[in-house]
Amino acid sequence: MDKTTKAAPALSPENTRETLIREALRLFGDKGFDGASTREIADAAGTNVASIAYHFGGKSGLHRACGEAVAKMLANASGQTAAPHEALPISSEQLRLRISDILKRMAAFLFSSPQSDLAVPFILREMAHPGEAFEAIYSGMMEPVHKRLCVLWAGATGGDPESDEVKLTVFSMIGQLLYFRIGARAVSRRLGRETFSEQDITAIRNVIESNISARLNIAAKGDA
Amino acid sequence: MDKTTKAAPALSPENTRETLIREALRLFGDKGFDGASTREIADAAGTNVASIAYHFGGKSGLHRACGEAVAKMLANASGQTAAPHEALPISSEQLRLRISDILKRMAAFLFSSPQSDLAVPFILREMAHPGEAFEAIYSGMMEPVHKRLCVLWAGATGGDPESDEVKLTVFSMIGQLLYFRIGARAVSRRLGRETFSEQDITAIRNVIESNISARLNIAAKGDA
DNA sequence: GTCTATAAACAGATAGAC
DNA sequence: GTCTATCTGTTTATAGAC
Repeated sequence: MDKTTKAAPALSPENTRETLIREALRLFGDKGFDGASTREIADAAGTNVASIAYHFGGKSGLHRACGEAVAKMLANASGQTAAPHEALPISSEQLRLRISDILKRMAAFLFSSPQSDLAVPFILREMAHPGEAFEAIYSGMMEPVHKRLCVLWAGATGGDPESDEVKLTVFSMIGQLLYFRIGARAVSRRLGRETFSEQDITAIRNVIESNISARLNIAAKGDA
Repeated sequence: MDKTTKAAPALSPENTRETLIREALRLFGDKGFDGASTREIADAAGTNVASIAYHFGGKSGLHRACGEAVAKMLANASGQTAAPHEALPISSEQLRLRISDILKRMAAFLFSSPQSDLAVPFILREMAHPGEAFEAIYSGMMEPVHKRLCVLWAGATGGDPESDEVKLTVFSMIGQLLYFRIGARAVSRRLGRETFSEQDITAIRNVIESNISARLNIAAKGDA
């Protein structure tokens, strides 16, 4: 029973760098930038404090590297949702399928991806206290995905893709999904569980699916 | 130009306690528990570090006191929404009005209450890293309000108030509201503004209102 | 009750052996 | 590249004057 858990010793020489990033992502996400000490991170990575300065120039350099790693993870996840040269589907029904498909993939990343367990807490802290990492995440990932959803949503409902109403409506759909991740402790507790089961995640997806579908029906009637 | 801004000097002797709590709430919310130093808090409150130990026994005692203060704020805000001996409205229309009324009050607290500027960031940090403060906030405020909304929702749609489906649907409605607060930086930036205007807040409320109404229509048709 | 001064532990950064 | 040892500043907590 050590007081510091050496979770993942860096076996290969060149892997020290990525092991440090992985453990830093975990500890920054868990305790925040100020809460996680460099000694703690180094111990968890199975190396020493000096290696942080050597590889990243210091603690803030390590944090920067974590931001870049997260941005890369997100780029991969969103790259699957946004084919570069895709043609916009024409029919309203196709647009609706496309929208719920994107949100399904987001849900899969948020709840079922092993990477997200590292990335999500880190991102959430960045959102609460935006720094340069937030910049990279926002403009690299959040805005492109949101913009794309706005185009699809406006196509399905007949509104203006860049209107505040469409932007906010799309945010409300993304928001309810993210909340289940952010407020997971409160939600799972209210359900009487310690953590989400696979069934819970399916139920969450169904609820969001219903919400989107309900809202699209109204919007299609109300607009244009 | 001091490096530490003495925001609120404690003039009255007994007010030192509450001034410390107020400034600690602000700094804990802004920088987190580890990020905010006791010297910084004491300076902001116009007093000295030793007074924190004297009044609260130490830094963690001050944090505990902040949690209690937030729970009290929330109890006041939710006390307005939940009259103790209220009779349940009978008609489905009345139930729906009651639901959107509660969410409107939550929105008012989240976006327009001067107290919420202190309380919300603190709560969000607690949600990300639940401790004993989260316990007080959850069982004192979150669960009662959620439970009450579930009863209203189930009444309006004909479902079981304690079913997972109703619980999750209600969370999705609360979640989209909270997200506009949590992700405010991302949202306002996407709207092209530095911060939310009064019009933005009205627009957000309208979007959520539409979502709730759309979902209630579907649920009423689909269930029972 | 409020303050100054200080103690003891801790942080991040760095020098230098290997 | 990796490590130990150490430097310098800051942290919380506390002792004691007033």
